[in-house]
Amino acid sequence: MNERRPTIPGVAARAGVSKSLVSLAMRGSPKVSDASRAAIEKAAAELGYRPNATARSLADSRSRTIGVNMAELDNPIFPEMLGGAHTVIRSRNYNTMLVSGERDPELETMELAKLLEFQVEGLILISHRLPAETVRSLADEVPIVVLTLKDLTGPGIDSVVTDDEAGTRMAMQHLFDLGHLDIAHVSGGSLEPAVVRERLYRSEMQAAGLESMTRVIEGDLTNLGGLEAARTLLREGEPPTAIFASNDISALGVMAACQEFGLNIPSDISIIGYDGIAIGALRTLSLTTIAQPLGLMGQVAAQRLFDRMAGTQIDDRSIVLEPELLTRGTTAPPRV
Amino acid sequence: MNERRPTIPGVAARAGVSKSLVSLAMRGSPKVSDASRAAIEKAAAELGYRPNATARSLADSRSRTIGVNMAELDNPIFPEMLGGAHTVIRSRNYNTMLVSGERDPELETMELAKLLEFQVEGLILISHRLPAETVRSLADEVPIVVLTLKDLTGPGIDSVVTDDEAGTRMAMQHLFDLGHLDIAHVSGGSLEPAVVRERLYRSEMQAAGLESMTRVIEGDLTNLGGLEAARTLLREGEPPTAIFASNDISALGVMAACQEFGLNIPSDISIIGYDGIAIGALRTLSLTTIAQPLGLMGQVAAQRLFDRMAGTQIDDRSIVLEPELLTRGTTAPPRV
DNA sequence: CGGACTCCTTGGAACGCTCCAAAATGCGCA
DNA sequence: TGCGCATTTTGGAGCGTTCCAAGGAGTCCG
Repeated sequence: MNERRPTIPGVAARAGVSKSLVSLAMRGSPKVSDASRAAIEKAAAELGYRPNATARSLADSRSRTIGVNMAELDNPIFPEMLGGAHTVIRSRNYNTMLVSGERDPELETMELAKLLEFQVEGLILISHRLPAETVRSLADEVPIVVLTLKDLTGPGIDSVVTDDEAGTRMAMQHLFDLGHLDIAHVSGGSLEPAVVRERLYRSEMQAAGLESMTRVIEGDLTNLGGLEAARTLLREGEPPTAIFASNDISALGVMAACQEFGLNIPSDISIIGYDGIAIGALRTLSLTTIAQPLGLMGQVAAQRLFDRMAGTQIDDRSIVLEPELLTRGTTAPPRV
Repeated sequence: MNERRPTIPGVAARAGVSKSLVSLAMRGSPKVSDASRAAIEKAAAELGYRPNATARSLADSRSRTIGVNMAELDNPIFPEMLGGAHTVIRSRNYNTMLVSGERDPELETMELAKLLEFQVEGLILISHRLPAETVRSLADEVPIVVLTLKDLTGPGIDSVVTDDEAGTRMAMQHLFDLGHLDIAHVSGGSLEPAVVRERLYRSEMQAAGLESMTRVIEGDLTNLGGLEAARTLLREGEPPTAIFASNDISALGVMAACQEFGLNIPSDISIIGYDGIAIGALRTLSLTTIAQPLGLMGQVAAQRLFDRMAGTQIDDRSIVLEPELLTRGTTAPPRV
């Protein structure tokens, strides 16, 4: 297709200057005379010169690239966080190299290794499950920021999370405020964020003196998982007046199950999710939820990473953002 | 943080062989004796050697990287296609470099340029709008596959699309089969796929002798656009018995508007979308739609790109996949 | 008119790897 | 023992940049 691409020596020859000067000019150094600069720009344009970022990376050992790992595509929180991170990365004139381990820890490890081979200057990991040992072992080669997992710590690892305890309390408080007592929880199994939410659901119920009404049905943070869990729950007999689902995507499954059982939302049953995914706002769904500032989390993660890379010796830190209650259409006072 | 990373000469010294041999061994060449290989692997492991992909790219002028441009995050079709492409790219042992122009053609052009500087070996463009001139001018530096835009052609540019004409016919036929006559269309403005769909809506109406009932309200392929368009339509007076929306995400807006106006879906009004986004399948929404095989499109695009890169001189081609009607819960016969 | 500056410009050495032609080694067999 | 051949191994050049120490060309001033 294409011959050999023009290079700096080529431009230099054409402009009648040295390669060093062309290099300087290309980087916009102020110490190139106007005359030379003009000649160089002209020559470059005529040749269709395009700098070779690979060679540059090698020469100055800076790849200007951030590696991002994004786990699963079936929960929109991940792309939303990616979007936030991506924006910041771009604005710093860095590039984003994207990998995905597709839930397989071994594959994940390999993919992360590939990122390091590409000399990424930092790593942002967006996932609910990660091979902890791998991550820790990479951390002394390159700074790492982990999103949503507070427990994955280690030297050189920062994390950005939201305050799940506070968020869960807000969810429960919202339901209590509406007058709900019989509140069930569709959990998310053993994944970190889900565990916290379940624990707080339990303690809030207890604190409200509702220990006896505590009901947890295990889900898995997926839509189908939520659907199945809610079906199980509703088959059992008397439905609760409200369900707190561990995340939005499963809350949508819960909604579907309720509809299947002829329950009207929110007049027969209230549902509250967690995450604040964009589609929850669709008027058709109008899901009440505890919103995490997903895009912002991505941004903060990227910013933190650049701070690290800037070199100032900083402590490992877990940055905690505040969740927010979005009262929409799926919650209401219980039927009296 | 880290000292200087170990390099091939380092490993060579430690293993007591030449750097060339280490290079061979690292690439698994068969012509390295077992003894040497063992020594080298041992030395590499002890040093924690990690190959430098940047240097390798420069040396053999193959970046093993595909550039992907993804426009917007607010329509899930894009991430879904990305997922498909990504899978194939990874399975070929290539990497994915992701950029986004955020709807700004100028920015987009710059981002694409950056990809080329990184010596990507191919480009996959996922967007409904692209700076056509830029794309064409890049096409002689690197093979390009464009997703969803058939009109963006040029030497070196392939495209992967679905047969929108057939798809639209299927949508209309489905509504006709159910007995609908009064069918309105929420269009998608001037973006390419939308234009085709609108044109076929019109011609199908005409072919069915329903020219007089043809009603097009302009949307913009967004959720809000669909919502507004449907509101306008419903304010006008007698609602149609069915609405064909130019894409799913706007169809969801249309659904919301219908609910606002107290119309029951599908008993009062049927709604059909286009795209087949994953969330449309959520039981809560259950949107009838014409599905494009989104993930597959991404895969096919990537495969096509690799075919191109393999060098065999191939003609530019527009690969057309078939859409499929997914009959779900938002369409039913009109009220009599 | 010479030196001290400032401003531009330059060649050569790196960056860490692959590629290549050629050298070393080992082996079988006459 | 020596030759030819296959198998391993090797040093050097090159990929396209950047970095650096040092070299020219003006310019200003005493």
